[in-house]
Amino acid sequence: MSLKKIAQTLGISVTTASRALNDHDDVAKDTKQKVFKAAKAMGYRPNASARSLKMGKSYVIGLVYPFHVDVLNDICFTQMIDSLNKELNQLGFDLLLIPDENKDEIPVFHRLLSSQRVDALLIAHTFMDDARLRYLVKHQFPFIALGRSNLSAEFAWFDFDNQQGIRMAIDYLVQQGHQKIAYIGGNQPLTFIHLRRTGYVLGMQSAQLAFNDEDCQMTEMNRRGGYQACQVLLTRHASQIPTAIITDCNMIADGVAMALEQYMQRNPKRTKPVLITYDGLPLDTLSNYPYSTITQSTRNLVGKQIANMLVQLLAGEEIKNLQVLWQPVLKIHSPNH
Amino acid sequence: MSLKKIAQTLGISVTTASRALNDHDDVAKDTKQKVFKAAKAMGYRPNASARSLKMGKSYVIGLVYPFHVDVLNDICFTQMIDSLNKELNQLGFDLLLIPDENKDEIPVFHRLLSSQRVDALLIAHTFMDDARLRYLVKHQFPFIALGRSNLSAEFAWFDFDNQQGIRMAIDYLVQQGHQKIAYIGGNQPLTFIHLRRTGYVLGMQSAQLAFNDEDCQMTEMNRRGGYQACQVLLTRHASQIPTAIITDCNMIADGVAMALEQYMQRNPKRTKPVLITYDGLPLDTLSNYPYSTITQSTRNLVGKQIANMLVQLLAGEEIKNLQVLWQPVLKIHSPNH
DNA sequence: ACCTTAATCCGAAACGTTTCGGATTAATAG
DNA sequence: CTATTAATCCGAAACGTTTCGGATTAAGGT
Repeated sequence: MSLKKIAQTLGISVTTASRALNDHDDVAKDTKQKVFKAAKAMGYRPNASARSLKMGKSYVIGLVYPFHVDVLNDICFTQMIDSLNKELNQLGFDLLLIPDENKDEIPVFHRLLSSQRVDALLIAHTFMDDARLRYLVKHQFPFIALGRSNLSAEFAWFDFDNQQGIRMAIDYLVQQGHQKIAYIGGNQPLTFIHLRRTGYVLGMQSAQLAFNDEDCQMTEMNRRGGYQACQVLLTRHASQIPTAIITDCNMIADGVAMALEQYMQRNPKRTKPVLITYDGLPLDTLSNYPYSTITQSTRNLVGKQIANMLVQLLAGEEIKNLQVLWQPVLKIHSPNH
Repeated sequence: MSLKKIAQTLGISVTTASRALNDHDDVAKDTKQKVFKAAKAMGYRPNASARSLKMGKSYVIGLVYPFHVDVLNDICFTQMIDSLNKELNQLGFDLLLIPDENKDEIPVFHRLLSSQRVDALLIAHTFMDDARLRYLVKHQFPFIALGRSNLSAEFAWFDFDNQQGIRMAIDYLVQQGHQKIAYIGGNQPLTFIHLRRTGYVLGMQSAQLAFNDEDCQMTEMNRRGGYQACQVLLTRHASQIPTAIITDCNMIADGVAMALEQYMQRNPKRTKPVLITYDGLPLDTLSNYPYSTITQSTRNLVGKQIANMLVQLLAGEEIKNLQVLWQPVLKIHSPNH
């Protein structure tokens, strides 16, 4: 199943076989047909190593991300990978997953770069202060960050407007007459966490609402973290209990929803706090608490977008054209549904 | 940063440079030293494509698994991948993750095989009737299955003795005087689910306990599935409620634990059902319900074992020596801890 | 009949590595 | 001093692909 064999059985040269399969226009149509048919019949696929060697491209994209349960639990992330993987496959690329932390040592993906095993990297879950991005910029390696960072140098990134998403939620709540709006977010220095919290702070300011440190909880980025943080909010004097709670992500939200549900069971007479969560609730949530959602409706468009950006990056597109910010959408829960 | 450059700057031949870096014994010691130092200084790594082409090996292992939230939520699976990845990296291999379903069409990984981009595959989460394994056996491609299957042909696999694990739990419960032991497991045709349930059925038989269809629930493999299935068990007449419940996996167990907790809150006088779960509870569980665990204590030994098996497989070891069954361990919860 | 052009093909080189077989030198044995 | 051996090195070929430059043939125009 090498080109040579195909060429031999067809009585043509290796050159012609190659050019036929790559659909060049100096090959006769019926020759092409013959070659295509033979290749299919013999189950031929170009040897990836040989092709890479000659082309100077590996056709592999590395996806770097911190390998934490907290991250993998996030359905938005896994859905995004899945759609991205499918898009890249269609473009002839494969996705190499690279667990790596944001540490200030030589990154794990160093090997992959210097052995030219990947053409470009995707860095998922960026940190505000991200050693990996610094490393890549310094070594001039092509990459796209999924999320922004506070790096001074320019780099390619795709992100959602997290800050704006939270502000939309606050604007809506204010418009509904809420005064006491609390926020529960993750406690890791990830960019999206930072920006969402910033959205909360700025949103409260511009609505001229009192900002209170205790109303802005930072907690573990999972179910338990959300549950515990929400307990803190709910065990105050009744007059101090927020009328609305916004959360950072769906995992935290699940714990919050559970805490709220139990709270309402204990205190059925009290007003039900409104819950707005980023990216909904996990699919297998046990709660029935009503909630509204800040989200990006069509998740697999993200995969397509990032795949396109990668192609552009590898084609030498300028960095400043590879900084894409998408707007989130606020979906309000209407009780009659 | 190619071998040629190193050879040029050192005034030696490419051959010698190569043989030095690969630590052959017909290179003078101080030459080796020089080459090593130069390679390090210039940040040299052999070009993966060139190396693969010449060696006829890609040094990439593909990991095939169904890309479902239910699967990725399983901390045992993600921990295993993580440790496996680290082991393989140390052996000079990279791990290419390949989401693929168990469908009867040409598998997604077909491309990877015919283009020789991977040296071998790992198939995680095997099904009793697994089209992917059939395909690989038919095409004589080297692979290791993580889990067994009902394939007639011989193939390499690593597995835990799932059946025995459940039987250990039942034996323990019987010894403690339990008569009414229920089981809650997943509803997908995965091998490990099948074997664990078989363990339940056989265990009950050999203990001469009445086997009751309603005591053996099959449900969604997640939190909600476990919760709902457990509700079914708990809403019977009090005399029919099981005194012990065994679950299939940690995700289901989390829902079960939650249901049991709520049940005991509603009926504090009743006897507390004993809970035994395969692989513990998720790290971020909200429940405090006591439980015992069937598990394999040292999870990262698994990665090492599988990495070793892969090396043997690629070295041409016989299939029958590559069928490894590990025994699980029953860890009993002792209340004074 | 001759020149031009288009269509189609092919040989050979190249990508960066490893390795076979041999070459050179120095040390040792006779 | 010569033959043998060990230690060290190197040229060239090879892996499978793509592509440059040119070659061959046929068709079209005068």
